Amino acid sequence: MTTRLDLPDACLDKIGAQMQPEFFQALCDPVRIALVAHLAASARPLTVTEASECCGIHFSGVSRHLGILRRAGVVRASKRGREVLYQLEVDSFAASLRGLADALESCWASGKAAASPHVAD
Amino acid sequence: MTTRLDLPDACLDKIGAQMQPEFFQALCDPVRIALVAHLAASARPLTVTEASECCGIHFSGVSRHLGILRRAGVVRASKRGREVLYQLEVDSFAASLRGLADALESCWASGKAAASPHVAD
DNA sequence: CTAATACTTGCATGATTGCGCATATGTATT
DNA sequence: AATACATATGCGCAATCATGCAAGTATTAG
Repeated sequence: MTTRLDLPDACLDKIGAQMQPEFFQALCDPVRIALVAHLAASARPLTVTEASECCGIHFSGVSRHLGILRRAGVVRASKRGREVLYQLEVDSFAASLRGLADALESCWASGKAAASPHVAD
Repeated sequence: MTTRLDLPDACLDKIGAQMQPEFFQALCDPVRIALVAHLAASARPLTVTEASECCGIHFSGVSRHLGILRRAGVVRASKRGREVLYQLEVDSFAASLRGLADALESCWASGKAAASPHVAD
């Protein structure tokens, strides 16, 4: 913890590193949220076809959604024969969420401290 | 419609409670992410005009974005005269992020335990 | 009172996105 | 070899969204 004055720029960098638009954009669709929930609740990796059964849309769309989640680092894909197994990247996903929470609180705390070290007004 | 897998619904409920589409949809726009970052880095609540200066878009658009964030519970608005001060709901925001991380890991762990009583991770 | 400031919102438009279908690629089966 | 299966992707369409402008609301100043 730095006791000297922290400029907002440092906070912006810290938060910006945790708030990549690609990450949140991958989670802004209800179908993708449902997919993430199901992958998290599933004991085993799911194929595209299996994942499609719980979303109510065509499997081609599910394939796209899973691709978006994969490129965002939310899920991992592994081929098994002609199937593709998708599983949640739980560790990195949870770490990203907690890292953002930490960054937000850290910046918030430093901002408050800088605003009133010894209140003048 | 939603064919149920042999999974505990508790996990889906738990995750579903933490992954409200409204929450992530509020964060899927780069401008809103920048606003959140700026609000977090700011020591003080920001007016719409102040927030507009760091986003490169018209203040009417910023007003809309802040409204979306407010309705999603990410920021709080308070009137001061003819200005509206926006500040980040840091506590609930961070709690949501950590709550989701906990729910994901909890479901993941229970799924793993159900799948293989002899954990082989 | 009128005028100015700060913000919100209705509207039109351009851009993005999700969707299903058809097709392509790769794999397994016969 | 051919055929069936699982997934990915190009295409077109419809719906959603972000943006700027203009008009409206609310508060303050004169």
